[in-house]
Amino acid sequence: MQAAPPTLQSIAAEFGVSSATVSNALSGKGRVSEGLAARIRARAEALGYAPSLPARALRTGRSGVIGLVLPDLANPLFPKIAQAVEAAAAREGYGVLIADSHGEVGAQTAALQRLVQRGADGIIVVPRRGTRVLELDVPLAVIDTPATPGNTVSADHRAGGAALAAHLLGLGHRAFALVGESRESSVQRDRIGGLRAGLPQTARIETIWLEEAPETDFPALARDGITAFAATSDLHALRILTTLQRAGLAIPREASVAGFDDLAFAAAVTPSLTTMAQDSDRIAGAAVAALMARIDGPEPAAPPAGTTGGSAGGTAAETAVPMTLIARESTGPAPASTRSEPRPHPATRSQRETTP
Amino acid sequence: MQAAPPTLQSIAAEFGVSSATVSNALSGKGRVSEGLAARIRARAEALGYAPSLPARALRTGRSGVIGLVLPDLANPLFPKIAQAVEAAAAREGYGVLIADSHGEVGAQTAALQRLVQRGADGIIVVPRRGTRVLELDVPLAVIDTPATPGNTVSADHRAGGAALAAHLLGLGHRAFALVGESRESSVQRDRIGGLRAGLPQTARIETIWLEEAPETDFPALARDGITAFAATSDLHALRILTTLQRAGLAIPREASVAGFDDLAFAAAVTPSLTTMAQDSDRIAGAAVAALMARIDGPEPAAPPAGTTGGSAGGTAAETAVPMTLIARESTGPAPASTRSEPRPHPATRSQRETTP
DNA sequence: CTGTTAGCGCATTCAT
DNA sequence: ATGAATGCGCTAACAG
Repeated sequence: MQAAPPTLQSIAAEFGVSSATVSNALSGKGRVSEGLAARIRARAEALGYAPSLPARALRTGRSGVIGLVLPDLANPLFPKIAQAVEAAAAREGYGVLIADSHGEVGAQTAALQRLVQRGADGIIVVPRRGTRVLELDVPLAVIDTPATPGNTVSADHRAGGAALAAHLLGLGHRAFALVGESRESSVQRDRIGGLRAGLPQTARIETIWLEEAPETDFPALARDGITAFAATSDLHALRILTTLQRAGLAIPREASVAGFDDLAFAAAVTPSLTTMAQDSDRIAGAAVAALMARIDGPEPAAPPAGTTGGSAGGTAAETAVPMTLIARESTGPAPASTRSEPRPHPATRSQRETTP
Repeated sequence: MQAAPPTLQSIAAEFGVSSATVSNALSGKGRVSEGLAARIRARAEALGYAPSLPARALRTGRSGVIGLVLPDLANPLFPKIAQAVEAAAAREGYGVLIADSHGEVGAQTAALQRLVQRGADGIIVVPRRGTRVLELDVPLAVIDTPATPGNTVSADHRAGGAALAAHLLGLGHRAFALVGESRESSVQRDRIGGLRAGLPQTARIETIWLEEAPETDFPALARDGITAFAATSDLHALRILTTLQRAGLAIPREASVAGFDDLAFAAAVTPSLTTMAQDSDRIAGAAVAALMARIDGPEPAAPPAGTTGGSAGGTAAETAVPMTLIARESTGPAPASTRSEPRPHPATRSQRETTP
């Protein structure tokens, strides 16, 4: 039989005052005589009084909880986001309720509604591939890509792709395989798009969507002259890396491999994986900040006149957070001469002559 | 300006009755005339009425939320647990509030208290290495190892280790490196312990704790005659696998490598990683079930007389969930002859003769 | 200035 | 058998 936890009422009774007085004393809001206030605070402290958040929620209409909806909790990228969101939310005194949309739009909608019903003050959603989340009666922050309408904040996947391209280019590579999983994912499209944009017209570029070509023979590509492999996820980069390695290619001497997201294993493999990392902390921080602003602000539903839709919102938060290259061992200078030199690619040739 | 959501009161007003009547009609508890009840239900349905969970929480003292405390959200094992817990909880109509203890005991305690304050009806905690969680005024389920006092449910890490040992043994291996990160982790100790227990006295066994020997030279071990490497985590197994591979050893022809947990990348690498998987769904399900039982049950605080502490609890839930071997490509038959045959190990010799 | 009354939305008593 | 008070713990709007 555990003792009932102290409440404002129980403390008030001890002092022969009303619970409201105790509330005021503790919050410093309504004025209470300093002497009484001090004694009340001392007593509350001694009792280990902690306000009942559910009761406060009922009264104020604010639960102090935000929801986090993810497309797939099993996704290895999730930990970083979850951790960053949890930390940012905790810093603001908020709790985090998670929900898994299992990659389905229906489940995503259902999850959102469940969170709303639970009283979430705001929701952060990482939408399923290319899904647009419906408007809701609750502040929403969307983490997807800058290109997505309604996106609140996200990594600048496109610029990240371009930066990775530059890295590879600087290493002397001129023949690339760009590997993604699904075209449906706007994140992946942006990354591949950025990669392409960062590569010169003259470069040889093979784009591979694993969903469509799951049996791609990477060693064969390497033998065919591709020297740099860039995948939209470290998971695929790892697959490529180990596959090439097993086929007898030395990484990075004979081929370079790079991925995205700096997943947990990226630093653990040999050779360690070069990758473009997103600043999850900053993204989560911005998402939470945007939520806070929309929760506190009276939310002028109508965007300020004269703005053409788009990123018009209450608070103009930063939208695209730069990614940072983590250059490790899996990328290195392009092989001096393409060993077997098969089907010499014209573009590659001319490029090479201008780049000693 | 969004319309105020319907409440019991607002619906009651439409019918000129009291909110309690509507509550009864919808819940079917207190009796209401069937005709009225039906009309009320219809109206509620039409309005899309959803009870305010915060209000219900205040009234009933039950929030419909459970907490999930993890030692490190960034741990790659986390997604599986989180997903399984979320699914199991959702099935029971519960929400899941997450908290990261950052591997610190202080933070772990703080996280627990925050969750309690938020009104969590129960908490599932995966304790920090070897930490014992303090008793609390809220039902707790601990996922650690069967050996830990207070453990509610967990994978049978020891048996898992033994099973992995048997697998390797069956493949003809007689010289093993057992690789863990930290002795402080009871999970890791159990896995290593199970591994050792499953190996014959005659086998050669090197146990390596990476925390103490971070610079361990695995290829050197292989050259020294070790043919099987078993790590307590896929992350370390991956490190070993790629390191050996890079040093020119063919896996599994010249050495076998296995890990634990079937992390996301285990199937993606080449060769794919043999691993002992825990049944996260079952573990999470059991943890949630145990919580539900303790929440619903009046919780007889005193254990039934005549029981010597230990696993005595309200509901005797299943404690140790078997792990399952996922044999993939990274393990194979031991090399027929230890190539360099350095310092011929007597034990290994004699063993080998009895096992053609 | 100090402190109290009122009521958030619900479910559970209790009186008809 | 039906339905109307009551109060969970808190704070925002009031009265002393």
